[in-house]
Amino acid sequence: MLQKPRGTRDFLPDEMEARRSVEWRLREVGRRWGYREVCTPEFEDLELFTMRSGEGIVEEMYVFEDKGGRKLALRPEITAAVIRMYVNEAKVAPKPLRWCYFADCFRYERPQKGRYRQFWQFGVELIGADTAMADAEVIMLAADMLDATGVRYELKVGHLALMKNLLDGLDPAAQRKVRAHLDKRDYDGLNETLAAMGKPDLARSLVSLVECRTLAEAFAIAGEVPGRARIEQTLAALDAYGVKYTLNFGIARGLDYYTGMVFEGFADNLGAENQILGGGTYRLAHLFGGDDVASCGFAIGFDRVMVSLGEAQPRKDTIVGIVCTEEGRARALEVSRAFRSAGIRAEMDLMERGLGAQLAHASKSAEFAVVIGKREVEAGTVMLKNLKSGEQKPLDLMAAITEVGAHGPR
RNA sequence: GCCAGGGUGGGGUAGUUGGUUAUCCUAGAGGACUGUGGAUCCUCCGACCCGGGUUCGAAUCUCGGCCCUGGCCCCA
Repeated sequence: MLQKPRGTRDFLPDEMEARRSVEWRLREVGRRWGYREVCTPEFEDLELFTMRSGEGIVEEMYVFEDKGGRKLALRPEITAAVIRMYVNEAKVAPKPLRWCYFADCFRYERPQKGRYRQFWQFGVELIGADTAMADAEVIMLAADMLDATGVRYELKVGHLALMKNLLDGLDPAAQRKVRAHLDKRDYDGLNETLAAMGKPDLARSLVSLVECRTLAEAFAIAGEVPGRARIEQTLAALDAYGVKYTLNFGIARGLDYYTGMVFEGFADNLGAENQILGGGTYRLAHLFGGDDVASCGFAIGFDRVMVSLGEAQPRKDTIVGIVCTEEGRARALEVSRAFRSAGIRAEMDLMERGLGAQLAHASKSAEFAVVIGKREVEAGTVMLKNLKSGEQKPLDLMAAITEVGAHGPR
């Protein structure tokens, strides 16, 4: 039997309904903040992604050549494409731009819990605002969105300026190595590396910085940094809005293009792959031929959120089974149209079953049956049967629709 | 790329000192029951991941591959 490609998934209706429900909650939060949805191509020039993330990522991407010999890649993330789109289409739009997106991405990696080769991200990008309030808005929005999904999570907020200040004396390669140690909390490795570089004191400062949880301590360790006022304003805004977060100056986000504020969200109940959100302020537009505009954004790992939420009961529609005899079929079609026009899910028999079998089938999923046979056609009524209680009564069509409508979703 | 465990009808399973027609539950279809369902009974449908090897004979032993689950590495 043909199998689906490794790391991909099929979604049956129950799961799709659960996913769509969460997806729309995220969109709705975005809408309330003024973030409008955009969409970019599923594949792009390979160069778009290597420019952002380096040649190394080619190994982790689905790369292919089209019939014109163009080197293309399925998008491994969305931010680069959105900024490319901004440069191509919206450079002169009034700032700030508030955009969001929900899209699938592809990475050629070993699948594990919460990690798939096709996965979905819900993200936002705030383009053209370079202020403390812009930084704060994106973090507040991130918290609102995670709250809306219902996941239990921890939000960590940091800023790259402090660590950069401490690492100032090291060359870029050494900085990268040190950050890797810190990211993994590999303090033994850190001590070793820095001792070899002749800077054992630096290791102690870095560890205290990563471990400290207040701004005052952090500045005491890292010294004065130019953006101090902005950091303080940003955090004050978060506090005023009631965002629950912890400070963490160890967040490195593994990237060189982040410029200031960075933040990450972690689900409480996931295993090794528990990061469900990541973002920060960055500058990318100049790479794609635009102005050096400041941006800030984040992406939510939608699939991990769904794993974290677990098997939630999807809200089910009220279903009406339209049950009819041969003589009642024409009338049943009219009746089913009337129910559907009223927004109610109505299903008719397609199996040429008898009345009893139709009812048996309806009772497996539906709350109501509407029975239409010769008698109902002649009387101009419908027989509305409540399949849970077994009660039934003849009603005129409008009364039946009203009664079912009043029942509401299960 | 690495490590561990696993793969039997759509879902869940029994069966492995190699031996006839592969067990049971559930789901699905039909019937007992042609104007009223859920119970019960009966019938039907439907599986040994793929390939090589050992053997008279492989779901069972063996090798390779694929896939799944969790972890490592990586994580834009």
